[in-house]
Amino acid sequence: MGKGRAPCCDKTKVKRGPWSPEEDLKLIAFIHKNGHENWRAVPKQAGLLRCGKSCRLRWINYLRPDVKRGNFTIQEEEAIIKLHKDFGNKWSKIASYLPGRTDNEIKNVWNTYLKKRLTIKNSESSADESKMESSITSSSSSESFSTNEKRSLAKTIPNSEINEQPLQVTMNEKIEHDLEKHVSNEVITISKGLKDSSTSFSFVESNILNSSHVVTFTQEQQLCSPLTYLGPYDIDNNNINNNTLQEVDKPNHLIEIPWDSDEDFWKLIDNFESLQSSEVQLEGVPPNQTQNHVQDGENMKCFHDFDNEFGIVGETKDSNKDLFLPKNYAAELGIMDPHTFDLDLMEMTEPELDLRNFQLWLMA
DNA sequence: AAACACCACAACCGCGACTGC
DNA sequence: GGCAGTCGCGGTTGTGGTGTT
Repeated sequence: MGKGRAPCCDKTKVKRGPWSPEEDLKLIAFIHKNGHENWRAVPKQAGLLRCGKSCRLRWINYLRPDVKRGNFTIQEEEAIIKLHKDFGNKWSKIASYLPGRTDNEIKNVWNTYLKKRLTIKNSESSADESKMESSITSSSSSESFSTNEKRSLAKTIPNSEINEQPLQVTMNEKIEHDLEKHVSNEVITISKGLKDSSTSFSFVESNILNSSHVVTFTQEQQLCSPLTYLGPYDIDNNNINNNTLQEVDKPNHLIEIPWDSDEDFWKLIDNFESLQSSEVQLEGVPPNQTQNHVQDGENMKCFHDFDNEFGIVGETKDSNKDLFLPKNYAAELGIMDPHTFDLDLMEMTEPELDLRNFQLWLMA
């Protein structure tokens, strides 16, 4: 009696909640050096006051170099809908078809709006049917959603749907405006792809929208799109049409960066490690502002080195490169500096694309 | 401007699966 | 086969951000 499952760790002795940039760096540095054969041992050996599970989750969902960040593309969303239809809530399975996306991320996207999108679409379909039958012209189905829900739905309704059924959703002006912006963005994306159709990749989807449409990608888009991993693992378009997806020699890691692919990068990691070695400061609020400023300065230098290493295009306008760090991170440190920049606005040159993911933990 | 409501997403939790002894 | 340790998955929660009233 009283013999429940043993907890994975002593919860009174581990830090919980959001990860700090320092913790992230420690974890990255440790895994770089030692790998992660034993997650339970990782936090202890890395000097982290975290549960091994937490480390694993952080690594897999956020710090891994091959994790793709940013908004899901229409194609990804549609792929998720399609895959969910096939596999149900098998998020890891679905994630395996979307290189760079994690099961957690996909699950979140599904729960936040894809599910609603399907619901509204289904209710619209049934509403349309009943309209046809009884010509009742009361409220549209979208009115059962809150304003915020409408907002989020408007944000995510693909232009193909809008084009097909432009009058089905009653929206206020704001939503219409959002929608227009969204649509125009998509048009740009797609038309850009059409320019270079010789090397385009087609994603044909027929079941979800009840009509086929082809979206093409430029080479650059192919590099970025998780659906365009071109190798032994790909989505079989024929099978998509047949409502089945085939898994072909799925690799463990996609677009994986070899640990030793960039010595300079890892030197920086090591530098950070040594920089950290004299202090362990994990418990949230900085205890000593003076020391912190020194530490922040060093960290900033370190981050700046990272930025350079990652090849961000668009050098700081200020000669003081130590002030060159992501806006979000600056905000986190409480630094209001006019020379900080928003990584979202930075352009990456093609060769650096696969390093992009490393930047993102700086934005955590 | 403040309070409230809601969304998005990171992180946590518990359980089943897997593996080695 | 049984057990313990670990991993991985899916459901759920917590929280910061943002829009609305």
